[in-house]
Amino acid sequence: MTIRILVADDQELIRSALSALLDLEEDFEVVAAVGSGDEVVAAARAHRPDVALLDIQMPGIDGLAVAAVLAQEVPGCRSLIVTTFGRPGYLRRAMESGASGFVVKDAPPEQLADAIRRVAAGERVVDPVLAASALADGVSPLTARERDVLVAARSGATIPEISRMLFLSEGTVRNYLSSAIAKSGARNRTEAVRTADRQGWL
Amino acid sequence: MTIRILVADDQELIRSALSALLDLEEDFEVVAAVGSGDEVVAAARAHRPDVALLDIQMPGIDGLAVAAVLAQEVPGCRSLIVTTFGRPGYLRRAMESGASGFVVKDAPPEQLADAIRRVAAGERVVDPVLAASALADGVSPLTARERDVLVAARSGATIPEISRMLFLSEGTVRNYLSSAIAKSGARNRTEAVRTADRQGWL
DNA sequence: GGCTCGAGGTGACAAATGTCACGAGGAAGT
DNA sequence: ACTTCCTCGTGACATTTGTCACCTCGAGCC
Repeated sequence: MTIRILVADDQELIRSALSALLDLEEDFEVVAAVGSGDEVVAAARAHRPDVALLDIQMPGIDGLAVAAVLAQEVPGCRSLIVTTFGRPGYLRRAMESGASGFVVKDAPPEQLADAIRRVAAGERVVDPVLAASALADGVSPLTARERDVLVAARSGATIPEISRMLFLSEGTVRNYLSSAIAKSGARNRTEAVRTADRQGWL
Repeated sequence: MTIRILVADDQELIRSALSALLDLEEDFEVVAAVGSGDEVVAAARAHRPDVALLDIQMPGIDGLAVAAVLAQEVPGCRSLIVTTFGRPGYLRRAMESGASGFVVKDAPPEQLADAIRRVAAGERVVDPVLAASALADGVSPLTARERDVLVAARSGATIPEISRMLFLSEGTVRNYLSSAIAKSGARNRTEAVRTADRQGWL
């Protein structure tokens, strides 16, 4: 019995290449390939895939959010996150969003095929190394506001700009930034953004 | 007559997928696939490909540097840069390094196939949109030192740290940073790093 | 009711950052 | 020889950050 697959990735070349790779397997059939998060649900309804391969960074809705929607709306279709960055926070959020698996793009192709078959069979598949660090690092220590401020700071905005963006007083922004810096163990704004980003906290 | 291809990309899944995609074409044959810049030259010597697909971001030597070496050492093999980021500075450096073509990863697969055939035939292939912005934005306005300082600042280093890394006085670092900020039209360090990075100046 | 914690705020202060003016050399072009 | 440009430096200065103490208010918990 063949496994029906949907591929979602914003880079067309990668999307096509991934489809070509998967089509080499006898028991796989790529039934749809889309380039943005918004198209996934409609395509899943139309083509009824067993497994949806979702990239995280996509225009429109990101892969993690898509997984959540898919779990609700198209219960027959399980989600497998396939991403470049093996960030602990991503893995955690993926599993909380109702995804069934998580594979990084530098894994060997057999591992992807294996993950697809296991996800299709109802198993949950995660990279053991990643799972360990996700458990070790724990959840993001940042509060919602601290996160907001860091996200705003990521683009190089100054405190007055951030305060206008979030409708907060400048003092409050400074306080949130200060505690975010402390919590991420950084020594300034830039470093805090970097480490939080790497952990998948943003 | 078949075109012999070498694929270099650090992500194994992408490497394999790309190989699978290219092998679908009758006139293509993927003769080697490597995951780091250092392996490319040896593999090219061993397998004598007509075209080398090179990603820019790779462990070891990056794709742009590999193209330069390849042009010298393995003249029969032309380089085609295949990258995620269509940064004007990358395109410029690629062509100056002796690469024969430049394709972004969100191009359709036919465009890659077309580019490979034309590069193999001795043509030079560039994305016209990218070429336009590369010409419009011109070369990086940064001097070597300004660039160094921005690169060091990218990781969130403070001025004392940067000065130690580059063996410069703190005042000098501040001056370079200041002029780099001015030249990139930014309003602080973080913004300068962002825009310079996006232009491919770092 | 008391406790904790997050959201939001103020004010003060030290440290880091960004700007400017102004030097001295050295390489490279004309 | 002259000019231009980059490198590297100093010192002064205003602005921006980051830190801290301390405040209110509301939600949630025991």
